[in-house]
Amino acid sequence: MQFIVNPADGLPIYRQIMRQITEAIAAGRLKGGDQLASHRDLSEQLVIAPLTVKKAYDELEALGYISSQRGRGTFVCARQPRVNAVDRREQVQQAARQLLTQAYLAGLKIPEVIEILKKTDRELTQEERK
Amino acid sequence: MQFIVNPADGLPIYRQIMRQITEAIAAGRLKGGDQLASHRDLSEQLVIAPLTVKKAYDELEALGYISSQRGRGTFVCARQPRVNAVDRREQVQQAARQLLTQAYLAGLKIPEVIEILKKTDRELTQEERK
Amino acid sequence: MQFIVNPADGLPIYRQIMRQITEAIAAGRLKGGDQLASHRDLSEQLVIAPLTVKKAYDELEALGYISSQRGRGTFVCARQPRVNAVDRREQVQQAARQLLTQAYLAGLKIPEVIEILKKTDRELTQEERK
Amino acid sequence: MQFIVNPADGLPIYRQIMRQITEAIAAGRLKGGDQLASHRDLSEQLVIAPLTVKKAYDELEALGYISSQRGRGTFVCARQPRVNAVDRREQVQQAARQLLTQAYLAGLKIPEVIEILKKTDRELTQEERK
DNA sequence: GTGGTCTAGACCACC
DNA sequence: GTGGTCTAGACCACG
Repeated sequence: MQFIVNPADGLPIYRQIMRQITEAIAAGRLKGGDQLASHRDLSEQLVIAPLTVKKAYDELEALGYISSQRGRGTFVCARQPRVNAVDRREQVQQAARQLLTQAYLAGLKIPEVIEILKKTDRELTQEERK
Repeated sequence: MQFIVNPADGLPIYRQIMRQITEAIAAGRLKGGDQLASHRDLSEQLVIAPLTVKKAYDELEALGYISSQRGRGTFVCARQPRVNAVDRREQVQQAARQLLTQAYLAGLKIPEVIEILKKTDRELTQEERK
Repeated sequence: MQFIVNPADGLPIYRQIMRQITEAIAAGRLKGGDQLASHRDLSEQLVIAPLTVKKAYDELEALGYISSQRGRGTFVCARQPRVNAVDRREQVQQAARQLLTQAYLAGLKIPEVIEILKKTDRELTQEERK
Repeated sequence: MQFIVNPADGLPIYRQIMRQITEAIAAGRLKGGDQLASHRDLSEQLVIAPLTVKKAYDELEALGYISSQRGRGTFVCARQPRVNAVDRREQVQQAARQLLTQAYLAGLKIPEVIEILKKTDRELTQEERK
């Protein structure tokens, strides 16, 4: 799997990595049981400190998305974390609000936003898999 | 206008305030010329340090959303700032990606996401104005 | 609150700290809203690296026991984490099994174990509070 | 005797095996002279590397719980190791502290904890022997 | 090889 | 002052 990080992005590097992994899981490009690159390898690829990648992995593990096994590697969990359904819904709502705010500021109307959403969906789910 | 801040939210408090003001402007609940509460009043209302509100106002002023007028108060600008169209588009895209990620993880399909989006739009634009 | 760490204990230092904090919360010596020492101060007290204390705090935060607030400090959460009741029960069971195993190996009988338990309970809850 | 290992448990696999064997000895389900499965058989049964089982057996042998006899197999020792009484007591104390912490966090009071302890004791000592 | 822990610094953002 | 992030090493434990 390919990662891209941008140290000047505002969002901390470890969160950029977390985001890309959760997006890949959500879109089905990463499936339960898939092995991730070791945090050392990935840190070399991205030219950042190993601990930075490790922190991303650690947080994802605490959230239940992935599982590290000493001496073996790090893997995507088969069962995605059971989050309170209400919390989930709340997060979706908030993401919807943010999208709408950005869209309003860009002068877009609802039909255009829906078009962008569909197009983005196609991109996310059709990206080639490793 | 009502504000809600949550010190444990991860997002800095001053950014929570900025977000709520820009959301309100984007949704049309705040219009050019509307007066904002003074940063002292707002800080008392939210039980936070006055400097925190001031920082939010300062940043919004630097971005061109609002304007402070010595001795009179702080007002929403009539002409909202022109942001680079490409940047705007990029932010919309990113918000769309985040919404889709949250939606996938909640097990929602595109049609359901669109429903939520429409409903949220109605909520955002119909909220009563202060 | 006083902490003691032993680098040669086998248990990682950051887990020793986590254990002492959760014990204190469980026993009521730390209550919701109480402020913890800054990770820098505590690291000086214990003569260890600040990151080590920070890791303990980070994990406790991920578990929902404490909450860090930038610029203000770190505080015990008012509402303890809602863990699945079944998981809770399972953890208690496992702790009970471990205690019994240790007790068997020490040649103790159930009545003696219960005595130790009661005595330990008194120690945990009666330790003077800071 | 049945073993269960969980690679994602945090506790290293070889320690999980060690724990189950010492628990069985402590509870009387394994007695001096009983033969253990060969490390090869056990590794096949648990679908783990033979070296992992071997390490568990090696450590138990070093501690004096079991004894490997070239060409014959591995057996539980008749006389269990004499561990420093103070260390033993210390371990019992620590296990008691952990149990109480988990119990407090689960909202249990001492009488309930004692009930669970008694029930667990019956389960541990009454498990059928292979 | 893998992950797990720890150090001793640094700089930034926030209140 | 507080917490948040990052670096560039080190050594250990595990499979």
